[in-house]
Amino acid sequence: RPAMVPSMASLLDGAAEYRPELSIPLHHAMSVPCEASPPGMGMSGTYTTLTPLQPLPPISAVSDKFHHPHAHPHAHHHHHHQRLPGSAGGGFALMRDERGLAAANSLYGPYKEVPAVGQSLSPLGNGLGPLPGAQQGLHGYGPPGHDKMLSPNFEAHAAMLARGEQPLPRGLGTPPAMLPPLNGAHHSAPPGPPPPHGPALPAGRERPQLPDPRSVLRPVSTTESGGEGSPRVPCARAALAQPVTLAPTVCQCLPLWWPAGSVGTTLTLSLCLCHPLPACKRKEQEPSKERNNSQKKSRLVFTDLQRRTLFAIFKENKRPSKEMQITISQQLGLELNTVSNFFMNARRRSLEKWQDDLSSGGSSSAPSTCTKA
DNA sequence: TAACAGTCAATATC
DNA sequence: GATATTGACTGTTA
Repeated sequence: RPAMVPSMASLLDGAAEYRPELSIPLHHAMSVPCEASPPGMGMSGTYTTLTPLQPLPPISAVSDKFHHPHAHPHAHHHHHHQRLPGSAGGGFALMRDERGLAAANSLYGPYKEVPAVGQSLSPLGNGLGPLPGAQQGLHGYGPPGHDKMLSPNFEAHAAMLARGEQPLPRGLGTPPAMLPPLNGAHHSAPPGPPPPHGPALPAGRERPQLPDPRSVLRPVSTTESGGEGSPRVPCARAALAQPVTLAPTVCQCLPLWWPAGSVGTTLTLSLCLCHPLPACKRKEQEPSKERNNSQKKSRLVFTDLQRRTLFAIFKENKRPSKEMQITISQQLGLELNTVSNFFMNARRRSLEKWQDDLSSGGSSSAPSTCTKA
């Protein structure tokens, strides 16, 4: 799918842009700090080797991996609808936390506040600098605040992507923290019908010969001990000084099973075989109160990976098909409604930003990536 | 049924 | 504590 290449590259950069200091050109194997500090471990970091972009197995293969208990006997087999399978036993864990960035680089972020993205950024190398001392790794969430200034608006993203710029990583004042498994996003997601095993690949869509994902996607055990047959790589500990070969990223998977006709999407989803953490900052629900008063609902907070992924996809396709949304939801461990809501809100809010900007005499041209429906 | 606008409210930020 | 952000809900429309 040649036509996809450019957008893929863009997405790669684009996704990375959401967390400049995490920019990871997947075109080349390289190392990036991977912080994942299990509780009690204090600060730590790992340098994780990213694998170059490469074709991935068909979704069916991936799904199988996720869905088949046999693949990971020790994995809890979740039947939760739209959950990224393997949540317990074979889940992926994100390399770092990017919560701050999430907020910062929100699609809906201040349109005008487009501080020179690179101004206070340091080269990727810096990213490898002093390990985030920051204690934040512990909970997998970076320090609040600072990233805000990085917040490029949606159009800025597009512009940057168009230029093929690679956002420069900022200094590691902000400690990266391991992100939770994608599939653990919802703490309280209601069980749903059995998840579809991904959209059927349209006939005629050829797939390259691909390596067995299972040979690359090493499952992450939720337990410290790790399941047998699960060569988990402890990100925060032993791997501290030991490069870890990353599993293919989700982005690498996408193009292969992406529904035909959809815009190819490659995302900079750096998956790290780390310890899973709670997926999101969903507040612990207090059963006592919760049960009584017509449930105080807690709002889901996307993990940065989820957010970046969604944004990256959104950049390419404002209106993903149902099938694609389902696929996205499965891959991100989100509910279909959540994905749907995201795109709905994104469309609306990106447009609002645009309109606001125009009405306020904004000089920026209409965002190329934001098309009025 | 999907998309949308309006809105609420949890959460984050300052 | 005020404000901003943002995920999700509701009602309407095509």
